Amino acid sequence: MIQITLPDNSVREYEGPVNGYEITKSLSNSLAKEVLSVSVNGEVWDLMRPINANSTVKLNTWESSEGKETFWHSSAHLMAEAIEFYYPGTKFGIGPTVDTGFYLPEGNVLTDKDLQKIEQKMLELARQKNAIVRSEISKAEALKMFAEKNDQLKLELISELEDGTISIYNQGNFTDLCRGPHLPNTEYIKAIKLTSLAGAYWRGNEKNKMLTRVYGVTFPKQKMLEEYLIMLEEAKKRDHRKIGKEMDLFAFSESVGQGLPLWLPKGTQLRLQLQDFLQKVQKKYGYEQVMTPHIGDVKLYKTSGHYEKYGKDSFQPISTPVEGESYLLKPMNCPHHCEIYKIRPKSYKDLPVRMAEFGTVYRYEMSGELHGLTRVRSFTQDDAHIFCRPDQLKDEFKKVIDIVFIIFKALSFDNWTAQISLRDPNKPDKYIGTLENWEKAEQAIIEACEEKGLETVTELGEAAFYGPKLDFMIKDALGRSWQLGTIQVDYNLPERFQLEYVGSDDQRHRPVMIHRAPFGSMERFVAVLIEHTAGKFPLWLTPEQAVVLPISEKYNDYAKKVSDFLNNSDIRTVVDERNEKIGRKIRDNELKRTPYLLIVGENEAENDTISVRRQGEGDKGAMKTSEFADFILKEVREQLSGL
RNA sequence: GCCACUUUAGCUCAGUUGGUAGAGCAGCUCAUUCGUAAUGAGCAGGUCGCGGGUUCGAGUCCCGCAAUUGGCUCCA
Repeated sequence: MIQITLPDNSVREYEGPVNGYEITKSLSNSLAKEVLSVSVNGEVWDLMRPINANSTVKLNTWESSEGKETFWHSSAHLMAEAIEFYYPGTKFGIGPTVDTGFYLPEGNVLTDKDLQKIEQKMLELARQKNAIVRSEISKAEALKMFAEKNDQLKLELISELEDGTISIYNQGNFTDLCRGPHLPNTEYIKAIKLTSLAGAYWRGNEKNKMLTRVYGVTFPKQKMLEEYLIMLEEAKKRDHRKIGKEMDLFAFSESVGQGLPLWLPKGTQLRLQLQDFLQKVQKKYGYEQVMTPHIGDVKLYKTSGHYEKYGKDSFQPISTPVEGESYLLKPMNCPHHCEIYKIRPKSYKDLPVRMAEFGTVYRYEMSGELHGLTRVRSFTQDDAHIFCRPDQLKDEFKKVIDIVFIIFKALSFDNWTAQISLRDPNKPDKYIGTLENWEKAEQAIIEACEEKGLETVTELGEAAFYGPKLDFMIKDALGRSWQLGTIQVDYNLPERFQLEYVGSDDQRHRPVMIHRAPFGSMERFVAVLIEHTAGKFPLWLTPEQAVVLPISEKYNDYAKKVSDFLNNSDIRTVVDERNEKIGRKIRDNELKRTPYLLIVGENEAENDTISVRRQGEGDKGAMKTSEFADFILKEVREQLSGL
């Protein structure tokens, strides 16, 4: 007996052996069109593959990740077939899913114009309804087959496989090595959009040759493609680079340099507001603010170990008129903070010391890596270092997690994920510090997260070179994940800087250090905030909270009076003094995303009132200026209440 | 850094097979002084990313460089 779980989670039984296609066909014709593959005892199989009795079977449709993967995998083969039609002899790498992707070898470089051509060919091939047929051959046969094609990429893959049978798939004139699973035939693929071309290192290794990768998406229905394209358009509208330009928040200048952001007045206002907010939270949690220079003696970074990583092949050290003297633009704030710690001897009663700084750091990122505000060469970390006794570590770590959540709550970030990044045990030379300390640090993070009930994923090999960390990620408008907040445990720097405190036993002990930046960096945080809110920031953050719109120039004086009053009440207000009709002023200021539009004319000037309009919501009626001020201050207070 | 695309007025973009540049918006001036999403008219604005080359002639073709964008690798 075969037990079958339908897409709606109902369960049926079926006599075997039989294949997935026959099962769905017998259930209903409409279902037969929707099921793309089957999961047999947890393994995804082709529909046509015979299933033995005593199996549990799940039917995979487009709605399931297994079904989608099958669909896109076959799409990748279809694309390969189309590419081979135009470029015979093309060697294909692997076609990972998520979106469909393919590699081409060097020398066979495609251009955007090819994409349309290939897309058309794919549709044509799909309509031929070619069956996608699995067959199994021995490893020796497979090696022979791809040696004949002189396909080094595939030979490399095959030689790494275990002996035994190897599956290959054929559709139309195209045959390729593949584990599967695949759709029964190409007809399922109804809508195709090849989106972009990119270079990609073979097997993701920089040392290997660069192949061409084609990105695209396919769908079982034309309408789904249309919806997808609309979604992409919408996402583009939220892009922080576009909104940053529109709202005059930040800019770049070729003359200043790549990856060096210029914060415009409104962007600066926004950033200062965020900094002020975090400072207040940190004060409550016992942090003290410090300030340190943007450069430091190279020796400092040799002590810390940062010179090896950041000094040598990034921004070159700055030389001075004095022979042998050189300074480094600081890539991190920690060494400076360690030196502050050392200024005066510490007692166990002094700990924890929590030292915070909005510290601007410089890192020479590779040019191709730069991206808007999310990846730049000069950025300001909302940095702090906590120096504590080992027995305080876990507690301090948990308090930092609390701060991260205060921030996420204040900005209603609810789509975060948390990742514990540990060292890669197989690459000990990538990290500095003793194994014992690494283990202690990793344990502290894991336990703190457990005790906080935090849902996390754990990644090996993602740790910083000096210690393990807990990272918080947020997705941007286009679904790309960015790392924001980070909390790192470090036994290593205290060792290198020989940090000490005197314990109650009158002995010298080594403190533990926590590096933490809940925003990550001001640049990246603002970028993600822009995409998260589409530029409609919470009122407390908005650079211009209200704009006064005089009906005509006759009321500019009164408008000024209103704006002065509001500014004196700590409400950031400007006046739109242009000689334009009121409809025009409303439109322009709505588009600028100003939260409150205050219209003043004859009525308002006489009664000392303003006519209030909330962005996106329309007319809210008239009120006294002082009433409005109270109303706004209350709204801001509420947004920040409980924080 | 590597692969591919792109780069024309402050912004968004046109510019045919090579014959020395256009629009809308923004800006400025004038008129208008207006009641809840675009008042009208006029003016000005460009080393066509930068540097070479081919040509009688290059925004357009070729080469180099730079920056942007999408990826790879790397990372806050």
